[in-house]
Amino acid sequence: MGLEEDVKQAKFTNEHQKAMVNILYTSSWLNNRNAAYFKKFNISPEQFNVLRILRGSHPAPMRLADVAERMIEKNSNCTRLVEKLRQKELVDRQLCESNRRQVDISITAKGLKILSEIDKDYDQWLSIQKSITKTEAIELNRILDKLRS
Amino acid sequence: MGLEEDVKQAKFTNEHQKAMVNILYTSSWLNNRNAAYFKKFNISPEQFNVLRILRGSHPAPMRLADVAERMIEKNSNCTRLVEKLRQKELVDRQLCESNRRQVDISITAKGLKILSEIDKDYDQWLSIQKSITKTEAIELNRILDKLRS
DNA sequence: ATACAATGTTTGTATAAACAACAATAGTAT
DNA sequence: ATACTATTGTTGTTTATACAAACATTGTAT
Repeated sequence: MGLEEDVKQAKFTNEHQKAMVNILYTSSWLNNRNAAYFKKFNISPEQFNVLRILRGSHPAPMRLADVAERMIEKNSNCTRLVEKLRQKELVDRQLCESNRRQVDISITAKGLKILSEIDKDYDQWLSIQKSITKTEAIELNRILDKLRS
Repeated sequence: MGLEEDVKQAKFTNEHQKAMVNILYTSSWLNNRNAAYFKKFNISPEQFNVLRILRGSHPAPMRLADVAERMIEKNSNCTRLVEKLRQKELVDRQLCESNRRQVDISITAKGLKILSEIDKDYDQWLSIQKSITKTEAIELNRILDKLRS
């Protein structure tokens, strides 16, 4: 009775329709929770995601286009998002000498520090950890991957 | 290998983390597809959702607050979204006589017509229908509901 | 009646997303 | 060299979202 209650709907016409609404609704729910959590660090969920992406490459910098490719929200504006992070001194922008079209982005020590602070309690905080089993997480990933294929 | 490819990431630290990113990513993917589909009708995905909500109540009108309660994006501004629909003459706004604080919203004939046009090929269009089985849809719904509980 | 709290909706403002057009550099073919 | 095309990022503009404050109306307690 979960989703029906959350969107106050008695019934869905079929399970596929319900699944679509369920994904969209759960995503919005998750995003709102994440936004509330990250607020004390003064970053947005996608900014957190970009910082993690850059940490994955650290100490090597990444091109802006490569960052964009790994983002969750493919249509969001990577230039401006990275600029926000730069203003907070969480990332560094460097014009590339060998190819002057490209801009190299890397995470700063300050950026790494924020991530490690978040790491400390983020996993525990994330309700998803407690609410579903590992087996269910695996099954969820399998179905979502299949859905998009 | 689905999500790892989509966000160009080699591995996730654990299945729960991956599941979270997977939900967010799949939702964004779905939303972009829906937005592209609804574009020819000049409405957004959440506007479509609100029209369906109002059709569910039709011919009885709904209070603005009741519409907001059923929306997927709980934080979005219902007043302004409904106003957009009113400008397109897809819904009707009526000040309630018995309780002059409240505004009654109902779907118009034009709104119903658009929905029926969408109905015609939306189900067929929705990739989710073809890509996962009914059993998988049911399992997906179960896990997502559990996740939020 | 009067004041106070609750309900239902709107509005202001700051921030972000969507989409397209633009600009600069690099690579390639003639 | 010149023109053409592809690559890589930026900027402008419109629209949507997030959050809080405001507003009008109704209900309730004294």
